[in-house]
Amino acid sequence: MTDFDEMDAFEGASLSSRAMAARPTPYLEGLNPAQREAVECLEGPVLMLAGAGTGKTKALTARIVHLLNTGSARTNEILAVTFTNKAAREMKERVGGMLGQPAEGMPWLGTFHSICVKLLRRHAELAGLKSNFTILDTDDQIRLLKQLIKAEGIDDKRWPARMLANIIDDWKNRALTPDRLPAADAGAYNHRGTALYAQYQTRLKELNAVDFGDLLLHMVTIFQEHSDILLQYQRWFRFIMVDEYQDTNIAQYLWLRLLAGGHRNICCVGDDDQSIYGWRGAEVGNILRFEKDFPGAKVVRLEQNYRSTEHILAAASNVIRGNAGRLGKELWTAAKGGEKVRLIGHWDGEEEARWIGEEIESMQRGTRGQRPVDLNEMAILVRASHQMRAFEDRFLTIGLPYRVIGGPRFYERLEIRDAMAYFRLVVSPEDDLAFERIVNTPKRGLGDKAQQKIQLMARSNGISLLEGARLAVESGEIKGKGGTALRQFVEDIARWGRMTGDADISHMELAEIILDESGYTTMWQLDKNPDSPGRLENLKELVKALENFENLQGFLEHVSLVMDNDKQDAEQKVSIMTLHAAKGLEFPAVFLPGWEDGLFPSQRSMDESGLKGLEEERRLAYVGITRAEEICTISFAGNRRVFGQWQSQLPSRFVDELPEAHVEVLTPPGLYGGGYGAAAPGGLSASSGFSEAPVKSRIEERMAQADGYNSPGWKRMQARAGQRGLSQPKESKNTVIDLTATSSFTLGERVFHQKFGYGAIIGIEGDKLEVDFEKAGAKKVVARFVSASDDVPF
DNA sequence: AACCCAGACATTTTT
DNA sequence: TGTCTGGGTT
Repeated sequence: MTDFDEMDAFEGASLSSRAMAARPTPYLEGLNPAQREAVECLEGPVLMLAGAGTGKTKALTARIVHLLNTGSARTNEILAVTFTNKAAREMKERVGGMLGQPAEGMPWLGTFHSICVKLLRRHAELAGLKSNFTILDTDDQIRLLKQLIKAEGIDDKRWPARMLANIIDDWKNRALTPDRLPAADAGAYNHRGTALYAQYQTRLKELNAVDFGDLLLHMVTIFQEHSDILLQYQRWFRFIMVDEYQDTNIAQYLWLRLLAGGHRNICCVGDDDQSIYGWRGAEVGNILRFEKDFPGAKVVRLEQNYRSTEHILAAASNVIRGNAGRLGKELWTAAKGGEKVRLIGHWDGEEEARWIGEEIESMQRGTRGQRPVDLNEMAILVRASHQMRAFEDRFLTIGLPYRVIGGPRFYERLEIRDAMAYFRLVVSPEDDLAFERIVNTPKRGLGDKAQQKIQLMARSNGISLLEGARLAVESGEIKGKGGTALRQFVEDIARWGRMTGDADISHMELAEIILDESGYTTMWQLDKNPDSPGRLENLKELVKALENFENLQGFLEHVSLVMDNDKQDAEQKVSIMTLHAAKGLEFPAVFLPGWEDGLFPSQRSMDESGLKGLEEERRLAYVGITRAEEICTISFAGNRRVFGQWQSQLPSRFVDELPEAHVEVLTPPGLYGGGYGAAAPGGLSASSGFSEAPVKSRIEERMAQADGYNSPGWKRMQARAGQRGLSQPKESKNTVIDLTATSSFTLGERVFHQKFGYGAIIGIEGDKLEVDFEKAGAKKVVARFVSASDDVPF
């Protein structure tokens, strides 16, 4: 078949193309027809719609190799953009592997940001910068904005710097320079946003610095204003490839469109159903609009999934179906069978954590009759990081090894940023932000007063803060203890600066000297906080990371963009992470806890972005489910402590969107006084449910519709699970529920709730009651979680 | 300059 | 309920 296709292609082809096509193409073997189509279509715009687990990276890398192999492009003529360093690294490795060559031959394969840094250093002067500009991170950005806000006399209590930073980021994501802001944005930040943005940009130029957003924005501006330069790159980058296109923001989109403007050889890969970064400026619209932006584009859908069971795919598909305006894809798998998606409701968040812990242990042992699953093969994916705590607490007490993925990045840690500020100041003495950060760290007895003197000295003489400090000491402006320390500091910086040119001292040695002699290491050694040893460890790691660079300068240029800390440890551990962090990963067994309305979908998301927000949450659900290969377990709790207050929770609307035929409802162990293995054979099915109250059912259905629920089936099934539990001896102490009372509650009746205590019923809506609790006030609760007050189970 | 306490607050975070 | 921040105190 393959041979025939190739022979066929030879007919009428030129000699040269025949000769090229005759080169071996092993990378095409093992591609399915859709993948192959996307790989072989080299010219013109291509949109590769790659669903979860459909071999996207494989196709993408094969396409690069194919470009090279057919002689269509040389390695340095291909622009391949990703969002993360990890993705870039992976792709480099795979391309290198396929070519059987070192991967370094792809100089323009990298993240949007790292590629833009490279370009911007070449053309820095066009943005009013020097080519050795520094890249500020969020922390620097905020500190800078705070200064500006203070200078404007704005109350940063009411108008926090953080807020302004977000507004400016948003503008930059939309490729808006201060002079191009639309009138509609004039009211931002109490009508001062526009002016402050302009000031901020001016200040950045003075500091010879850019923030993350500037990297893209400056390049877009340069391309727009200098057609000669744009043309040069349009010719140079003969083929463009983009990963995760659904996550591009407007600036990135414009950047790509400008670069692809000539030849239109652009291949964008993405999945509109996995767009989960809208809140960060990503525009799903970019991918939805692709065919309009690039008329005649070839659209290839990768829909064959190699990751998950049919049940898992069916569940994911059914959930995502609730979103409007999709490009449309349906995942399928050739593999049949497997376990259904498992659904379970719990009394509260702690029980949920307890159950998942036990479940993990029994899966690990293979007690459930399936193959034993390694801890490394299991993950818990939560909506918000605060949900992790319950699991960490639980796993610590039962001694279950876990790792938390995500969290603060290595280079965002205080001690790393301090150390880097020292390096920065040594390498570039005019780096005022670095100076401010460390001039009194460790404590040198320089308070606000002294620092203001330095500022004044620097400003009035038009010199850097470091020079200003020198002057302030020499002129006797700053005296005493602080003065002596400051003199030492200024001299040290200069001395270390000279050492950068010393061939006898490696940059790693120099780094150690700086950290030791400045007293920075000592500061942490003397600190008796329990986390100080860890910080010292991190500093050691930082010095070790210098190995990979030629000098301090080279390190600093890249560190803010490429330092990630996924230090892979060999131990077997369960992974805990957010759904966002899980994108792109896969695990044989996945737990998705906390599927409760308000938590997931997040209330805030819905409040702030309405239907758009809800749809993004739904995509998040889709991402979560499709991470699972074999076993996917979704759970929710009826009660949860939120900010220290007990709250009664309703199952997520996404639970109702799961397809019944592909889901098995488990029963909480507490309700049976044993493991879920005691559940009735065949489980509990919706069709068998709720025979006792048809009238109530109809009411419930109406209520549900008014609430925007598609089908109340799942909640009924849950209710039944509780009901069955009741028929068992009341031996479990915290999950005794008087469900028989559900339909018999009356207005005004006194009831008891495990977490809220006593209260009177002030409203009844189907299985939901509104109760005015004596202690906790008025709450809506599910009827099965309260009992008549004279029936308190203690 | 270091410490302490009250009050605000509390998603997701590729670079 | 815990964490962080900023203002006030020593």
